[in-house]
Amino acid sequence: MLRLHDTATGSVRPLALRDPGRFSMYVCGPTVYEVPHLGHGRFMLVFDVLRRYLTFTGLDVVHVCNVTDIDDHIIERAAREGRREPEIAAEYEARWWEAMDALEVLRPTAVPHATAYIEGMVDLVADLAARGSAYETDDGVYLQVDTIDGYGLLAHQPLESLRAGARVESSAQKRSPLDFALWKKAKPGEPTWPSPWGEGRPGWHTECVVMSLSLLGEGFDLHGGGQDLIFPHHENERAQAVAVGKDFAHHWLHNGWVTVGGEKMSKSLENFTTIAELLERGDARAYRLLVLRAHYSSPLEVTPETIADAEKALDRLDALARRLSLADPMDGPVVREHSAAAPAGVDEDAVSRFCVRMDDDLDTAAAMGLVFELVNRAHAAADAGETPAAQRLGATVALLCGALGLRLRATAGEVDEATERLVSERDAARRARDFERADALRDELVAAGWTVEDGPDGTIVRR
RNA sequence: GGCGGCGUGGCCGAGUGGUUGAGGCAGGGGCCUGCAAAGCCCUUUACCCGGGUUCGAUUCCCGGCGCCGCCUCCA
Repeated sequence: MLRLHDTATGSVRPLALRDPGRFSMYVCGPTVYEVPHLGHGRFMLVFDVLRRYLTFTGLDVVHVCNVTDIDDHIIERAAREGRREPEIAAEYEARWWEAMDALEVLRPTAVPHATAYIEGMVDLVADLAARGSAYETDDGVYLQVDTIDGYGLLAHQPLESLRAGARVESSAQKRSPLDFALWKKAKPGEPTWPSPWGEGRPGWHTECVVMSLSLLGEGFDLHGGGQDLIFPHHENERAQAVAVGKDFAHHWLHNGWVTVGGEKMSKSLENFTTIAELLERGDARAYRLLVLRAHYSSPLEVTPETIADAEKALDRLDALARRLSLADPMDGPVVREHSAAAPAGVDEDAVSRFCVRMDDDLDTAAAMGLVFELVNRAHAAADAGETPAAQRLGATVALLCGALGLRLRATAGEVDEATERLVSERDAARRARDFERADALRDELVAAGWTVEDGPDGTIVRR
């Protein structure tokens, strides 16, 4: 069974499933007003890997990831560009999924949008007010955090310390700087929805409470996101659930930052690289591999150097796939139970060692270490002429890469006719032992950007 | 100020109370190859500092130093 760090308890503990065989998780998704950067890519990859791994172990995974399609940033951008908010949201959501598709992040099983749940949010806020946990001011409705049992649980700080450190200016009518907006009363020109407190829109922290409980029900298994969501976002979500007496997430999981020069990559620091920029330069799989080679909770330094490093490592996997003609593990569903039926069979011992590592708080870095160990053994077996053993190890590599969402490329890619001709010409020259001619042809191919490999079955070119 | 994280070889990055501390990249030597490429074999380099606990600590505890983060929108 998978053991995972739980932010609520600060310890690694077994992931307990509410429903046997079924895993439910809610991951806080994007506010769609800007293109996604590598930090977003990381958290989506981390939870994608969690999902894939649990699927691999035979669980049914329900993965909800919301889209915040109304908030201050969207309104601001719409105003600046003289456009309507839904148009902004739709545009950036499209670009979000485009990037995630390119990273081969599986589409979540449900993608609720905040604006589709306004009524539920109004009901929740009314409920909170009726219970005396919320109060109305001139500009909105606020949750009074000192009415919440255990406020500060996720932040691991008592209410007093949080209050002492609060940097936010307390508005005149807020009873505490930590009280947060559940409902914001309409300002001129903003999109609004009706409510008992007049026209307005919901505060950010409310949507996830309503959407997670609506789609997953009480006591769902896991709630996740980046570490910067721990406080105040997740703390405030939890506060609302506690106030209305709902059993909320049973496990909280947060991933570490992408860093640049040791600093957090973020929109506000403007030190971000977009996913689109990454994809222009290189293989999307290299980023997944880079993410996999670090523990999800650690900061991850992303630079052209670390990406190039990952691309080299990827070459090593692809080289094995080419040598053994491994099937791309991403072509079909990758479920452990099916593995025994794989044509060449797999090394069950390696698979269980892999699972031990993954079950230990999703230690993908150690798991990848094992995969590369298998790559080495597969090559060594092939060198020794032990074909069945090599195939078996290769099939295991493919299976495990598939469990992590890492595609293998056994083919060299499209080779055009002119190149094809040069290759066969060179083969002919080599057969005739005309090496001068063969080398000249290779130079020509290399100049065109090809890598030339003379194998036992003839020459392969690849880019 | 409060709270939390991190500090491992040239780089990235796991892990562990103990004879031989993953893995990738990079470097060196060799094998294979017509020469390469790919691959294989061998190999160089590390646990921030100071105490403590221990037969023994990189791993546990305490104290430093350094870096980063959260406490405000933020994955």
